[in-house]
Amino acid sequence: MELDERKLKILQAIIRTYLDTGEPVGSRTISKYSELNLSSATIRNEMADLEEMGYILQPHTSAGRIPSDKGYRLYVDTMMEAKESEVNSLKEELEEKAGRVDDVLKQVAKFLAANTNYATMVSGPKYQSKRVKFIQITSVDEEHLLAVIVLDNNSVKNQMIRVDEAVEAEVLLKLNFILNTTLNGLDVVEMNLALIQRIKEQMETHTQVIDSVLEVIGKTLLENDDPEIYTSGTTNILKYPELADKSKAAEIISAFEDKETFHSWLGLSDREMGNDTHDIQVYIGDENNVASMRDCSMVTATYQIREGVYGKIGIVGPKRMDYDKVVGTLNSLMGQLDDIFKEK
Amino acid sequence: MELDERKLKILQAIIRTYLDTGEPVGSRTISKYSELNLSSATIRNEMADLEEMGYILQPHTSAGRIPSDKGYRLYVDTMMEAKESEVNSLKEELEEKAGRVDDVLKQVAKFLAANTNYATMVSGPKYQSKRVKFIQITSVDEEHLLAVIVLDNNSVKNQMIRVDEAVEAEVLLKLNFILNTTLNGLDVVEMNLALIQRIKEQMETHTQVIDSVLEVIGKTLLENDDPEIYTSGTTNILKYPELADKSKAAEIISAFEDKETFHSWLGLSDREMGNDTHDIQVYIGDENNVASMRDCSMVTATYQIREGVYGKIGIVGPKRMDYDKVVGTLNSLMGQLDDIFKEK
DNA sequence: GTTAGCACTCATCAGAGTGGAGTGCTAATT
DNA sequence: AATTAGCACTCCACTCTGATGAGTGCTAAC
Repeated sequence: MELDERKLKILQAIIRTYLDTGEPVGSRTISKYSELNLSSATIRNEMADLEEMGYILQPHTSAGRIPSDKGYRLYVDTMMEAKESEVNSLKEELEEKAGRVDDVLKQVAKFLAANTNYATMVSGPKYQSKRVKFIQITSVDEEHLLAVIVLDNNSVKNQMIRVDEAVEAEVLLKLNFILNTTLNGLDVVEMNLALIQRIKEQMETHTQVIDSVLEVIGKTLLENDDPEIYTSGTTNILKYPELADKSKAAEIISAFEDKETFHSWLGLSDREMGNDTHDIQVYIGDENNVASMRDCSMVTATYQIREGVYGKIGIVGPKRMDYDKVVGTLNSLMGQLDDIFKEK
Repeated sequence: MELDERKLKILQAIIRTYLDTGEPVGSRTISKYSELNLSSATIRNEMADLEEMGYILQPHTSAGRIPSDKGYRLYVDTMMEAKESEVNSLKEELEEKAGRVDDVLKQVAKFLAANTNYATMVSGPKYQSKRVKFIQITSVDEEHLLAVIVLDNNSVKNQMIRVDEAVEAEVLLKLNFILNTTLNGLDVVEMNLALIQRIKEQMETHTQVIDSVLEVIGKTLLENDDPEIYTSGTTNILKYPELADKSKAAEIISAFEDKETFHSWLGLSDREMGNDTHDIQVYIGDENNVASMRDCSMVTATYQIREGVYGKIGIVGPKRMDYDKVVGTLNSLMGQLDDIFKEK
């Protein structure tokens, strides 16, 4: 059986109507759908075909049809018309409070949730490499040294080090010099025993201090810095009857609360990144690789703060989410985010 | 009318039973309650009195009674017997991953949620004063200075500063000396124009750099550092039918998501702190000053990391939460937390 | 003061009946 | 050959009903 133009039109009509109403749509409804002047009986025959082909389902005999995942997929791939929705207000809102990047992202999550009525998730930017650019050890008071480490992405880490007795200024000076010349440009895995031995030899004395210092450097570099994840509007899930079932809703909302769920998912996209578009993707039902979202759809987009520093935005809703609007909103938003980050 | 011993016993029996079952308890149930050998008719009379006094309510005629807020309050104040519950497993769990303080707190939130089946919230420690202990400006590369500021609570802040041209080492040396001598021990409000003018005069040149540096220092000190708030188990709310109503549940869960709700509430406790106990408090229904929690009870405790550095733990559940267990668990937990923080 | 007994109230549940939306099939129409 | 009208049928959703049972308040007896 072939998916001719008429079938496509009918399928589209079914999906559009279902997205609107959330209720199974019957043949008569479609028959009245202006464009195609067909009787309900004809539609019924076509619907039977569409069902056989797997694009639509019947919740039970004598009910209307609803789109299947396959149907949604076809819709998203070929029939969607992204609505150019306006997100002007966002920019204004942001300009005011535009503090640090994470403030912006928090706002974005909130804004999207409020505007779409779905649950949203925004990951903080993910930096890739972790090479040391600059290290400095300073004496803060008699008992504390402060280690400051700047990485090549200009992110800064610091850590207090407790010492038993004050360390003299010239020792620190020497230590700093050695650390910087030896470790500069290195990744944590490149800091091997040989290097460490060399540092110790050069310093001759104060091995205890050096030990703590090196330990701190290692720890700091290894420190997991999974990007922060900001969520908003998770309770919007409860607005959609097909998800509001207690156990389902709990599962989904928990996934948002326990943000680690998203880390695995964020990791995946590392390799597929690259094309310069904002890379908007739609995952329908089982296409989500997070099990608890099997009854949802998720639309994601990738934003870029600068070369090599990117993050993700995700919108989660029922399968019958308004894809056109969501994709439109994201599209428009991404443009604005680009502007905002360019200014910084 | 007086609240004699028998009435108290009956009230206690009603509340205990209701906490257990969650269903209105009738006179016959209480009559069978071993200790007091009274017929249901007698109980009924007493119940009528208790209702008149406002300790219990009838959801509708011909239903059993449920405790009123006033009843719960009486129970919590005078009849509760904190169960010494074991939270040994926590300590073990923590020892392993005992990384930074915030990791510990995150774990605590999770642990409590899992163990109590209520929603939990743990605020990060709140530092009180914000005096500068140490400032250092360093040159990272040609275009970037790095400002590191250590506060008197040993927390460290840092911020990159972009400059147009490299700043020479001796200038930085001088700047650091001046900044430290001038600003040391000061609060942000004490850094007035006169001081700033003095710094500028001493430096003579490089006013532009100084301007940015001072701006950064000011911003950094003012930066809101409302403590982080970790939540867990918010979806537990859905387990309690009296809260699982969609709009109620959404309100409560949103409050947890939008953590700012708790900030106002955390602030309040500033003044009432001080007694050396762990200060466990129970807020029932309308006693919560967060409106969205009017149908919940919340049990809070205060932990202390060290002198003057404390945070809060909150457990939110239905009014018929198991106060005995929750208070017991918190009590035991607080002891363990003390140990853990002492080690650090 | 306590209790047994009784009439009464009200929520909950199961079953029956109804209406409506929608289908699939067949026969008639174009 | 494709389309349509018509009809019997299915199934959900809703309402109404009566039965059940838990629980009460009151009265009169103990």
